[in-house]
Amino acid sequence: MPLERIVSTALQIVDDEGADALSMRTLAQRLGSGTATLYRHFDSRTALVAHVVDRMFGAVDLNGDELRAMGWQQALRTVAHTMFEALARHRNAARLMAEEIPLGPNAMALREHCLAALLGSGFPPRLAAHTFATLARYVLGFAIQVNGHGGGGQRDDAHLSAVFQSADPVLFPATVTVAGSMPVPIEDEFSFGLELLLSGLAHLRDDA
Amino acid sequence: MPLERIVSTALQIVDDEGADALSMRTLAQRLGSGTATLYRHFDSRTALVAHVVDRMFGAVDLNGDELRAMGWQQALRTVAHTMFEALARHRNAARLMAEEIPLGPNAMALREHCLAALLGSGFPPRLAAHTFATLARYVLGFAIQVNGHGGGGQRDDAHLSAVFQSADPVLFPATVTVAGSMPVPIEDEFSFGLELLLSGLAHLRDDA
DNA sequence: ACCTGAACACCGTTCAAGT
DNA sequence: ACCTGAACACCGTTCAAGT
Repeated sequence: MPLERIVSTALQIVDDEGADALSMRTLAQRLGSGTATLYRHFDSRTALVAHVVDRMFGAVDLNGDELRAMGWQQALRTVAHTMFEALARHRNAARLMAEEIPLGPNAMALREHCLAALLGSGFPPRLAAHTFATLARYVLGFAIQVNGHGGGGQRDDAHLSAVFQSADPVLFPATVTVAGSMPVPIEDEFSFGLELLLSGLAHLRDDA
Repeated sequence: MPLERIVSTALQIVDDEGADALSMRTLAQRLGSGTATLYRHFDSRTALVAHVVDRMFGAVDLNGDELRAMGWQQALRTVAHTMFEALARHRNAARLMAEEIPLGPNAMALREHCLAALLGSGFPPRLAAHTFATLARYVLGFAIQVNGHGGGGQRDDAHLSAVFQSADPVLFPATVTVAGSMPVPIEDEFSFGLELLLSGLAHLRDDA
């Protein structure tokens, strides 16, 4: 039983049926095996999940040299958007990352490429570390909160907008005023904040 | 059995023993009752969790008038830090928010005060909505990823730093270079990104 | 050596039966 | 009306027993 087959089957279950549907029993059954067999490949469910998470990062294949060539600002933009897309493509799986800082081989490679681009553009190590940490957590924080359509998650945006629109105008005048613009589509929200971060970084470097 | 007692007991369990320790059985037992009784007050575990989440937002008591008086930049800084502290105080509970946009009364009040301050400073409704959405998700994204010390979560920072320091210098030269600055303490990371966002917003308004 | 059925100690949720 | 024990259909994990 190849380890790779276990991991990709697990990711498929999460994609198709939601994060909660991934149980050791379901997975074993889909593989035509028993739960105990899985424990011969992974110490625990947590270890299995870590592999599934890193598999998602595998879809992010950024060329280190190209990244260095495009300048730090465009490099960060590219990394952020590519990461976000990779994680959003597996919306159900994203929340599996909530617990641990990803340390799998693919996550390590991504971090390396990004840090190299920053150092190459003259960022001091400390600033590079802060910048990557903030960017990564920004992307992960967004991806985690993207609600899958699978399990009984959040009501859809139309319903949510109605909730804000129908709030008591005496208690919530400002909320009602902006209700037409809420909720902000997650992609817009993501890009808006990302550009703010990049603009802030640019001015920070101009001042230095 | 007052509903308030159920919610505060539930939050206490999460604080003390981690999010996973909150089961309907454990909660019922702690209350000297049965699980079926809980279902007479809440439709499901999810509904209970929503109340626990809003209870955390209850600790964020910001005066709307004071907020409006301090200008949008300081107002956003205050809201973000106060929210972050309230959520970090219940690190184990923060991840309970991952699924849904908080809509409880305390969360609604917080949103209203913040939006009112932005509109009062001349933000157009759309920009106000985008700004609040981005800020809120930024804070929640951070708070969710703060790893509790309870359940068997991430290794501590010292161990994590050692992992980066001992990475292969041929494969990961940039990572090893900045290893001394990683991992970035979460509070520093939070403030760093928050100031970038505020700086970006300030320049966006200067241009307009 | 590698695999697995069956068990252990848990879950969320429901419902008939009690007061 | 309000509460609850016991059950149902699940979990993650382990281990003695099979091949």
